[in-house]
Amino acid sequence: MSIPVPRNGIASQRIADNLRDAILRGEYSPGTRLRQEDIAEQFGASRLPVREALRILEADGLVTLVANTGAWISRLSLAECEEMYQIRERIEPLLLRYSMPQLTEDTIGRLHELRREMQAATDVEDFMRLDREFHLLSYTGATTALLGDSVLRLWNTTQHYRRAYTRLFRSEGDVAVHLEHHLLVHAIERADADDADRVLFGHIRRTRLELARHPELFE
Amino acid sequence: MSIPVPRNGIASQRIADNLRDAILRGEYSPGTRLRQEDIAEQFGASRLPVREALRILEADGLVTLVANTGAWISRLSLAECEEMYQIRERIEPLLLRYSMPQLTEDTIGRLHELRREMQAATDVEDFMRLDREFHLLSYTGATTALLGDSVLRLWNTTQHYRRAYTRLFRSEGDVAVHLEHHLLVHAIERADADDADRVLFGHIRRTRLELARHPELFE
DNA sequence: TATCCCCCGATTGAATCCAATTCAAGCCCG
DNA sequence: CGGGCTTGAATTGGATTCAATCGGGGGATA
Repeated sequence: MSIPVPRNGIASQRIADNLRDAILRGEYSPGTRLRQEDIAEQFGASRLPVREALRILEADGLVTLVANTGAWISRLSLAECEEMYQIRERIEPLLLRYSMPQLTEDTIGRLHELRREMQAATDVEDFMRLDREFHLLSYTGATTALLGDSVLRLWNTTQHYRRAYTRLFRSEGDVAVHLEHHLLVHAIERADADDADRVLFGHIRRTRLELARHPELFE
Repeated sequence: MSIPVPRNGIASQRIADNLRDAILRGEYSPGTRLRQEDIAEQFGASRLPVREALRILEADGLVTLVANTGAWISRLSLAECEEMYQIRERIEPLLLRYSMPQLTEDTIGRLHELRREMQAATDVEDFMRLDREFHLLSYTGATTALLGDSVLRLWNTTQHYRRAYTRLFRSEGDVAVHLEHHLLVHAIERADADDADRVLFGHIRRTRLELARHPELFE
């Protein structure tokens, strides 16, 4: 708008961060076109930093750019989403192995708390936020920056479809999720890496298989 | 320079592609600073497309950008490189599983041929090129674009250290590589996915462990 | 003599202006 | 009346120019 937006920090980074949050909150759905000029006006900047911001988001896998044509919110096919989940199945247990030895009792207590809050959550957005915090918190012990980034990227690119899945299953009364979370925290508490690995793998795999049963989420 | 460079296609993409090739060929070593103006002059363009090219390469993990400061060729610590290899261990066998059923007899024949050429190769750069072609060819049956991109990215970011490793081991007469390649092609030939999975995992894992024995490659 | 601070040059970030490309609507022709 | 071509508006890509930021060197002081 024309309100003088505070110009703190690098404009391109600021625009990218704001757009990323908006996309993850679900304010844009996959396939939505992003026009440079609109975004520029929205943030009170020129199109130049917007172009860099779109590049940043493309790197995150959230936006798809086509030369001389434009930018769209990335859309996954069911097959692509299954790929993402299969990668998650294989590398998130690895990340958890790095993280587990460094987790404090406080953190594990917080995991239990998040788990309980999730069971009580009625709103889809609340559940999404708690679920994300739960899993990412379980990874905070790891100092493996690159692996952590890879996992975060996978979470972000599949966020929209996870939301659709959640909407579907919370209405059906999905209990498996909570049981798996419970088992996961217990395995972490016992410092049983092999069991945690197995539970987490199964947790992601089951979600993938459930998603595959609902191709209509991908049109 | 001032020679009229053919201006085909999008400049930023063209610059990114050329720079990527140069980095992968080893013409820049990790930690080298990249000044926007130098690159712009080199390609006969302004700094604007150069900045977009740097963003593209940052997304590839080949370049590291710091706001208001500059761009450098990405450098990995030993720990980070081990992370990359552990991710490779877990997802490349997955990609191979997708690929194997679609590989033709011709392709498998070419794999044998590459394997033999590698054994005969004396030059490090020749070996690098053949090794890359060998493994990437074994993945060409897969239609999983996202998984394929992830693997390619991992190959590219570790290329420099694989070169250093190769230089070291070819002088020591490394036979394990060739034996593993042989076993891998045979497993593919027999369409034995489990065995191929195991051999490929071991192949990458062994390389990781050898690399870890040479921290001096990372300064 | 060592240390801290300030200033200046070098380099990156952003804005404006202009060129190139794409997509689609409308026209012409068969 | 339908299909292909042309033209034009909308949008993106690139060049030039100006502003902001960072790091290093020199000088003054304790």
